[in-house]
Amino acid sequence: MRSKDIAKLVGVSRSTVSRVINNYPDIPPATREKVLKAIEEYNYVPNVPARRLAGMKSRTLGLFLLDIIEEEKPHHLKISNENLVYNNNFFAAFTNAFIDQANKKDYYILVSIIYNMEDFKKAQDAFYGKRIDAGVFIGGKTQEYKYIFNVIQPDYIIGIVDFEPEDLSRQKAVFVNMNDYEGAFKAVEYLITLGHRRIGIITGDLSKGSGVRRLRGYKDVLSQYNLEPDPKMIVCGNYVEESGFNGMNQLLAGPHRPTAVFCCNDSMAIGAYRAINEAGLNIPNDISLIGFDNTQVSEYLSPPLTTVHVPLSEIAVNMADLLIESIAKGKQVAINKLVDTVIVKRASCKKL
Amino acid sequence: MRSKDIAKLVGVSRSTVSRVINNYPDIPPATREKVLKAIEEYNYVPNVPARRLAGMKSRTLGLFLLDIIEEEKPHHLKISNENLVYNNNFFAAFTNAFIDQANKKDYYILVSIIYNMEDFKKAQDAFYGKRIDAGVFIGGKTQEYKYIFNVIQPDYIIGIVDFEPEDLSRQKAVFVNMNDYEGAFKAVEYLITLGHRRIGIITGDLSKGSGVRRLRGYKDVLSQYNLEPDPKMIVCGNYVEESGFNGMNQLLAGPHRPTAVFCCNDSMAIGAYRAINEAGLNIPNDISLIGFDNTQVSEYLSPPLTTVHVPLSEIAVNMADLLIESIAKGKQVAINKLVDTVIVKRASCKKL
DNA sequence: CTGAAAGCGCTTACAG
DNA sequence: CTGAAAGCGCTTACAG
Repeated sequence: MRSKDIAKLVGVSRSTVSRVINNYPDIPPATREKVLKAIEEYNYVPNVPARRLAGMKSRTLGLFLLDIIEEEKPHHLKISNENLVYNNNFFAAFTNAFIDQANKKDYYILVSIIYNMEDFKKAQDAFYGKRIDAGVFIGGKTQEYKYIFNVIQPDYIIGIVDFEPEDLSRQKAVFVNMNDYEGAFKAVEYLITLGHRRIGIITGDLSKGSGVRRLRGYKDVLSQYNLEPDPKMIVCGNYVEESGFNGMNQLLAGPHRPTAVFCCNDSMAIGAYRAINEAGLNIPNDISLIGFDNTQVSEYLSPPLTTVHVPLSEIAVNMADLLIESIAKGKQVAINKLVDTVIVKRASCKKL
Repeated sequence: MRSKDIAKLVGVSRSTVSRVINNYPDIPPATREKVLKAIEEYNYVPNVPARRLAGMKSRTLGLFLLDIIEEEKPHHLKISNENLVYNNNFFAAFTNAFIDQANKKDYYILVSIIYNMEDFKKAQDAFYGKRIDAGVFIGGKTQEYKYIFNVIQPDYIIGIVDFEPEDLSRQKAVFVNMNDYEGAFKAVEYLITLGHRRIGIITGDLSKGSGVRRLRGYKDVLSQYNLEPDPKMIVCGNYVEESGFNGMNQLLAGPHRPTAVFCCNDSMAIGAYRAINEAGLNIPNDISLIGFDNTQVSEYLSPPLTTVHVPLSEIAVNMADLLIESIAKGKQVAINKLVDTVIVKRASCKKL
């Protein structure tokens, strides 16, 4: 079924059929209805590639999930597929809301996972091959994000989550970030409010913007409350459970262990739980713990984890809207939007 | 940059450029290389819609996630986006592996979420508008799946997860199912092996194929071991946490409570944990529990949940391969493929 | 081995 | 208000 067939059926030209489909004014209601009826009856759907070729947009947004592990082989070469990026609730919440919001505005979503620098070719092909009208990148490290500007020409519309542009006039894109700094600040401030003075941190991946900003929040709140920083209280993690386990063991090993620890994400907090349990200590009686992300699991830990909720769906909705706005305007909207976090108080923190 | 530009640059015709791109034989290596070099140098990517229009495939697979709630408003009208289908690890693991496998074979993925019967229009549009070469549906109830055959003409290639066709010669599609029956059978058999005789079940959604098959496995193993079935031991759930909570309360309320319960998925097991804790009982000392799905959370419950692992990535890989095979052959492969489960033993079951 | 040309199914100035 | 026609960027018989 082509527009030509509908035209013949109704007794008008393809031009008229096209005008009805595209809501041109000045079509007499009677004609419009006849055409619409035939379209309905025969389940006619215009050929999208043909429309695209004739100059229309494809109404598709790209979603590129970065899951680049430098030191190792790409994830998908591992034996098990079960622990990939997608199992990470962090992505799932964003992905879901992004698809949803785009669908509402009549856009489709093309998803790809980028496992290594070479895979950026997939994103480039999607843009350059005119599969998508715009695309968003999420999950990358600062260096990886910078690379995007080399791979994707500035005449394509892009969005990035978790990257703070140095110069919005040069790095043009829709940037939507969660307010990591404020979230970390509030998290540690909460521990201080509970009476904690010796507060440790297991940092996130410091090659990601969020890792750096959360650490900065931690440092700043301590200095604001005149608590002297102790380098022994700062251990480096990388957002992975194992690094939380190791980090907590390191914090527990010292002669003067912290009474509370800020884990820069929930996965590391899970590792920290394990370390604390294995050391025969109790949460929150011996040590209080606060996480970041409010992943699904955090609520089911025992005790349930106090954590910083990241409104990923809000980030996703903003991102979809701003990308679609860019497409409508025909030019990249350049903006750096910040979304606030909120603390979810559960049982893993104790008042001293 | 169009093929015409590359042609001019190299000094050949567009036909030749096209032949190089499409790996035609009989191109002299020198010509091939010159063309390839220009393509590389100018980052030329052929216009996908134009290729599609000229008769090639779009190399895109549709992924339709069904999340239809009959009684209520569609999920996305709720205030919070956080608990949608995508947060469900069940989907996430499939989705990830499916994207991954398709990407490996040089296919892109178009995802949409279907919240109500009207949303099937999104899937229809994707097929009829030639956005995709094939598409898979997951997460639906038996009735919803049947509707697909009305909405999508049989000349399009489709796949369905969790639907047992009545007649493969009439309902042509790639069906990949986990072996729910065998999984349930093994789960309950394991409880019997541990010495349990009075075994309850909180069923899944019985409007889904998996719900029916898991219940059947439960019944059959009991009869095979000559344990008389007790209708009081069978309570209906719907795969949602709350129904596990209610179901367990119902099982605990009776005069003669079960020593073990088979929860037909992990979400309901979580609800059951809560009911048991609130009743002041202990898992596994007072009651043993086994789940189904092996979701990420199951491992972090206390005690960690014994459950049936569903190899979703294997299902996804099979589905992607069979869909792509269908596309290559130019006709729907009709097959009903079963994937086996495996029990993951953790601390929630006790030997009597 | 290779170019000129038709054709894929649309949209949209253009002319009336 | 509406039709004929050009053009979007490819691929692929066709002819040589």
